[in-house]
Amino acid sequence: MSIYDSLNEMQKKAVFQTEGPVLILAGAGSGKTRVLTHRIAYLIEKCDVKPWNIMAITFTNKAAEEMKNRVDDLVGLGSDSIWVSTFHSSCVRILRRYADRIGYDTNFTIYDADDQKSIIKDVCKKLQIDTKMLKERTILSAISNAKDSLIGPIEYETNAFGDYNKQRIAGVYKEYQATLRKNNAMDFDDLIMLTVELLKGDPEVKASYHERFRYIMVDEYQDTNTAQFELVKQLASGNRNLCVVGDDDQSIYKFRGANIRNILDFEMVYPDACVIKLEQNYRSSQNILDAANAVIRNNIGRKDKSLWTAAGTGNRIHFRQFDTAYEEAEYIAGDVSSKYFSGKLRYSDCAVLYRTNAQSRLLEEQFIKSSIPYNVVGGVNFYSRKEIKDILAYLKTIDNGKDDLAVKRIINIPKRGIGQTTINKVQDYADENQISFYDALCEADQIKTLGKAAAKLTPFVNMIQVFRSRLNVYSLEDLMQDILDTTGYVEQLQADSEEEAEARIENIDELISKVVSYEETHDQPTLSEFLEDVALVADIDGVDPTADKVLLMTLHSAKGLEFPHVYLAGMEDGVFPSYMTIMSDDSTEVEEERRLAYVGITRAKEELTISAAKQRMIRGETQYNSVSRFVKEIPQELLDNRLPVYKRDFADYEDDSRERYSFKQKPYDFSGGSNYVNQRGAVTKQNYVNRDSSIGIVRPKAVLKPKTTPDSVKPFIAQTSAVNNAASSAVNYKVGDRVRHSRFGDGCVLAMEPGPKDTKVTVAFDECGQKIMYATFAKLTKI
DNA sequence: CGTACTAGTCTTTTT
DNA sequence: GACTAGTACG
Repeated sequence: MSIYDSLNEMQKKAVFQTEGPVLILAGAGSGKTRVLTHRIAYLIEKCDVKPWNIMAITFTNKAAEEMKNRVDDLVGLGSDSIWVSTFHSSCVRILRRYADRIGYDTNFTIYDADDQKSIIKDVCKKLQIDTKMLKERTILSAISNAKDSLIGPIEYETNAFGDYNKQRIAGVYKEYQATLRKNNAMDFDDLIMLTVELLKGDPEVKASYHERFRYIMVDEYQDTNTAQFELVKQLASGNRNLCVVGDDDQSIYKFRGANIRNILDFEMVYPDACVIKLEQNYRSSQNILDAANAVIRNNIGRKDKSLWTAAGTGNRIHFRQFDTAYEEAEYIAGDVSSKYFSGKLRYSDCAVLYRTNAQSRLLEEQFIKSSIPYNVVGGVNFYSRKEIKDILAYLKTIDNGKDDLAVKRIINIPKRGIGQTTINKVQDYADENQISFYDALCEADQIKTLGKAAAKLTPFVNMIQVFRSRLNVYSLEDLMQDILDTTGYVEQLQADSEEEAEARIENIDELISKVVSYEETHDQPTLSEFLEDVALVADIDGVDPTADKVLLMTLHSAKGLEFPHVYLAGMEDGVFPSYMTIMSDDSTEVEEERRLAYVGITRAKEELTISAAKQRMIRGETQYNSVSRFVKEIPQELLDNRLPVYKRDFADYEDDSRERYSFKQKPYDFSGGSNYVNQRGAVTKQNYVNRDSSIGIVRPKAVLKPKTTPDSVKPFIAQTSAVNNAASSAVNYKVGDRVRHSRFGDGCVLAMEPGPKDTKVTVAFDECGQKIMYATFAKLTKI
């Protein structure tokens, strides 16, 4: 009995095919991590490959960590020396060693999105580019795309010939890159691009890595971009033992430069590649797989495959459409709660997935109300919080004096009376003398223009120097504590705002415990490495898998995970797929979202609940959406086909409501476009009945509020009455008029119905069909 | 130099 | 609706 006996035939083939290029097309839940870990074990145990000659690349630290642990379980100790890490950390590791060969110091700083934005802003100012005409965001994404495709500033400029906007972006790109180099900093994209540059330009370095990495494996290969592909190609060009694992149906990072052709064309780049398909699914019930297969079948340009399972049919997929997003959230929380208290699940069995981070808010509110423990993955990143960035900027300043951005961030935090004019004068001096901002600070007394402001700078410089000199003497934890004590940062926080301070101090404590845990887990902890760890964490990395909590996250974050109970919330056209996608003339964008839907569906092992709302507030604007086209692509017999639920009491769908309601009315409304029709007849907000006690589950009063208390209705009332007040604003159009909407474009007013809250306006838009909207929110103008 | 208020933008997804 | 950047004033 060996560890390989438990594998199926195709999996075995993938594990035993160790030599040469291998492409494993692994459908969702087909055990690809199992294959990769067993393959590593096989290489070490049976092929006498040294652990340090193996490299495995993943996208997130969490995936890397999981792979390490599972290899550990298989082969025991010795797996430590296998190089398992993410694309970005692999590159940092290489660059920390050799960056001096491409003109950087090896203690370079890594810039995050905020840092990038400030640099772009400065550069635009310098080049006198009007950011109203050419958005920073646009420039940044153009630069990022260029880097993902390995196009440097010079080449970009060449390509921009004849295109005015591109030429201006080329100018910014050039200056941006020069600034980063001056600051001894790299952005995320640089990490990959510059590593490729290093490998291509330095045969010695390349040869040393060929010697080291004899077997290379890449996970989630469908999400690699051109730069990552080139990186892998460079690393593998010595031994050609390259094994990539991926699923073209799960390629969901096109916006980040992922090139689906990397996986589709693998066999062209490596004609001798061995291709293995894994189609047996070990995760989900047949119903769930059937739904996933049916949805993804609508995409063209994919490698044909179909998942199957030996497991049973399972329950039907639950589908609910609600009047409002509020009720949707209420239902999900209620469903989780009732199943929890009837012992059907643990909280950690559940995940709620949605398209955009903003959707988490309503869900959170309901989870809090129902006292359900939950964790939100993503959203506002821990490391992008003000207080955390401040402390990190101190650390960066101490670590890399060339990082002007970090120095400028903290020079007046806490307040030292150093303002913009002083900073500008120092910067001018630095520019004149071709030195860094920090070095200019050190020579403050030389800067004539400063006058008595110079006296304020000296204590700051001295403080940083003291921190630096102590760096070798005490731990990072001591350093961080020292920074807090010396600067009086916490006191300043409290002085600024009493209420906010508490949460911010908690975050700082959290950061301190992260330093402590970093120092505990590393033999030779360094400040640079800590900052790098911090810079390269993904949202999903911070999730504690042992906590019994419901996880709330975007569909993107959910890739690679699985849960017994999955809720797909906000399944509406306009939300998922998003308006941007629907409006786009590029049909591949809808295909990308369809793949995202496929990812979402296939996360579920046992129960899948799909929900939608007719009415939803997005960016302070109420939208009316029909059920997502992706739901319509699921064969209806796979759905439980129940009525949309309008009652606030979840007892209604806990007991056998099918008897009373089933199939007497249309189960849900699939009429496209404007589907906001009040179908429920007599059932209105006023006659919700409290039948709370009718469910036979234990529900402690303190934990669960009755769903029918005026309390739970309040937010809705408050919201609508606010509308009421504003509703009196006159509109200058009438039925038959042509009107213009900021997003939907032009259309013709079909009907206007004065409602109790606000006037409902029905408009037939030329581009996007009929919509019914409230006049106050729609902001329609007559044309 | 620091603060308080206002106007504008944003949101699709992230290492 | 929420957050941010920019501006006016003390």
